[in-house]
Amino acid sequence: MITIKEIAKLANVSGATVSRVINNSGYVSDGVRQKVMKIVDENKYVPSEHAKALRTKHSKVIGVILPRISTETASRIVNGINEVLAPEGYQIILASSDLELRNEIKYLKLFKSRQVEGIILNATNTSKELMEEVDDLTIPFVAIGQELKGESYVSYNNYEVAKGLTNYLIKKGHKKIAFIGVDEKDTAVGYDRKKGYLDTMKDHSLSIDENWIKTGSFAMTFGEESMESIMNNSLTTPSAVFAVTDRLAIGAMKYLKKHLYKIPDDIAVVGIGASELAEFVEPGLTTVDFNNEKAGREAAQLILNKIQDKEYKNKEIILNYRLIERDSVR
Amino acid sequence: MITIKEIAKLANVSGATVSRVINNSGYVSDGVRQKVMKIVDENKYVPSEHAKALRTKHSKVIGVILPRISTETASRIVNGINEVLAPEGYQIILASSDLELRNEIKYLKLFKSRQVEGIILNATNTSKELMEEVDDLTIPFVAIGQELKGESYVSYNNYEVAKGLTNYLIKKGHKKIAFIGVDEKDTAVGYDRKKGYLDTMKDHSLSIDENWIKTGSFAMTFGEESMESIMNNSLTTPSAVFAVTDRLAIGAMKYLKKHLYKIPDDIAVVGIGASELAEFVEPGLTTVDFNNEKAGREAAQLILNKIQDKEYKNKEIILNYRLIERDSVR
DNA sequence: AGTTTATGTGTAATCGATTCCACACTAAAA
DNA sequence: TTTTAGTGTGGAATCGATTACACATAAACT
Repeated sequence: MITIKEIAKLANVSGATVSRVINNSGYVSDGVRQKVMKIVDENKYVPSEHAKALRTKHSKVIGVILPRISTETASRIVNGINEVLAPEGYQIILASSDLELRNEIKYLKLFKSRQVEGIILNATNTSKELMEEVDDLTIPFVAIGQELKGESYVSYNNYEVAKGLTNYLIKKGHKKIAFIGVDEKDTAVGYDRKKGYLDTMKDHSLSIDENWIKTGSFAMTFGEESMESIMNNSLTTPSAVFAVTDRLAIGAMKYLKKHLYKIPDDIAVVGIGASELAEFVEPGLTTVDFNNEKAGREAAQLILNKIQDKEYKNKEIILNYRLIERDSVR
Repeated sequence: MITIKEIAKLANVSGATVSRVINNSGYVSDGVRQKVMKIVDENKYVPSEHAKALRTKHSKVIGVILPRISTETASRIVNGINEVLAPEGYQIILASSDLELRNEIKYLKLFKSRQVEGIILNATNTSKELMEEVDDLTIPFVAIGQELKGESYVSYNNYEVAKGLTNYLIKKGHKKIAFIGVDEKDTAVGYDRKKGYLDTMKDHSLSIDENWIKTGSFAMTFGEESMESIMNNSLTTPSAVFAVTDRLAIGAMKYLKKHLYKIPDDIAVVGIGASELAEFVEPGLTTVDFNNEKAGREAAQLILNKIQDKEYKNKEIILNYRLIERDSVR
């Protein structure tokens, strides 16, 4: 790897001058500039980002922590982030927390040591440990997907969406609505969505069979198992199921179809997320679109603002949503 | 950001000693070790990776260049890469080439300047410009998805798969087989798969209507448009379509279903890639699984080998494939 | 006893850039 | 003619770690 010093020697100038040439800063005569450029090109010199970052504190890197790498939501978010960061010359360094709190914290620390200029966390919880770690971060930080009070975040109106979707089912004539959710430690997806469902049922004085409510993992198979359990163990079988994600909903549909229930006639299904699968599964799944790309873009923009303006105050962005009506509800 | 020097001062020792403590290297007495650790913890000191990398040349970062971030293939590959890299303490820095050669080259250079320890390129072509750039890279390099001769790569047996799939259709009684492909600059997906189809048709002395062959983009809409054009402009309508990716195949199915053709009775469809969509679309799409995760894992392992052993010779890995028979062919 | 050997710690050089400062020169303004 | 301002360049400090080397002390051998 050729260094600035060697380039300087080859061009018979000082390192300072070479630096001025490649950064287009300060005064450099045209002759010298040309000569240096030539040598830079000939030797395919590229300055060391580490040396640069050490000196300037600008690494042009943003750390992104995801719960899992290989999910539709994650890749949409990263895509959105990249869309605004790439044109600004920033790069993304990835980490996957595998849904473990201690990994979220571990990578927060690691990113700090890498001197990333900003951190975007696709959070899965709002635990105290996490908040503490985030609070004494001096690097610009933005969370996606959870409302981390006191920090900047981009999230969705999970409670309202759940209410809306439940209301939608009720308006369609359903009274017996089952629920497939996830662990409530995930405040946004687990707790808020469940509360939206519960509150709405209560608002309409609709009773809930205790076997109608399942909470577990994000796996499609969990949707399937839950549906099975609901159909087999409930005192009265529900006429609709509200699943907290599309995958869960599709898992439920899988079970229902296998056992020859007619969707939406025997039982209606709704999900959340507007995954591509939801569009192609049969019948098409009624769901709500959260626009994950936009969440990524907004988060990236927030980070950028914070980097450029150290005084930039925390901002909370709640993205709106869009109901996509298809054929899994009638 | 607290530095090693400040920790040293607080602990009344030299920076060298602090370094020894945090790296567990050299001799340090127990008392001093304890004292330093305490101060490190209290001040939440994390060493600067830039300073470290500048000195040691080890950044513990691998650069990954993808054609697009938000595709199922890409995220599976990244996932595979991460699976083997993360336990080794490596992180992934991402770049998206947006299918543009000049971006592939741009990021190759950028990664060089970032002193990443290795580069994995999910290539979209085998052009001379790219090869040249790759050839004079001194950093460990592995390509995924294209056979970059002279370099290490992990790829799929595209030609054989295309032959196999075409043969499969023929064996099922099809003689009139249309083809939806992509630009042949993409050697692996564009050229090789098309050649496999063409050669097999020839082997069986089956003639091809010139309107049966379409090549264009990877977009699902292109599959749809192609199918439309095939059905409307061919002299004799085909009884089967071989699409070079699942998305293209599903696009074709979309058109067919909209126009009430029966799949597989009126027309059979096959794709490649084993996307999740292919499983849930109706009828289920017959396709072949390339195991992208494994490709990612293998590539990461190759990079690791190259990093650990500078003499490690280039290796070419061709992953095998698995036919998944579903209901889009009878 | 004298001599190794193991243990413990500090000094200073180093990695490869950026940038402040000093200095030199030229040209225009006073 | 002297000032002043604008150009152009180099020297050297600096960023924050690691590590070779020197040196000191204590323990273990002859």
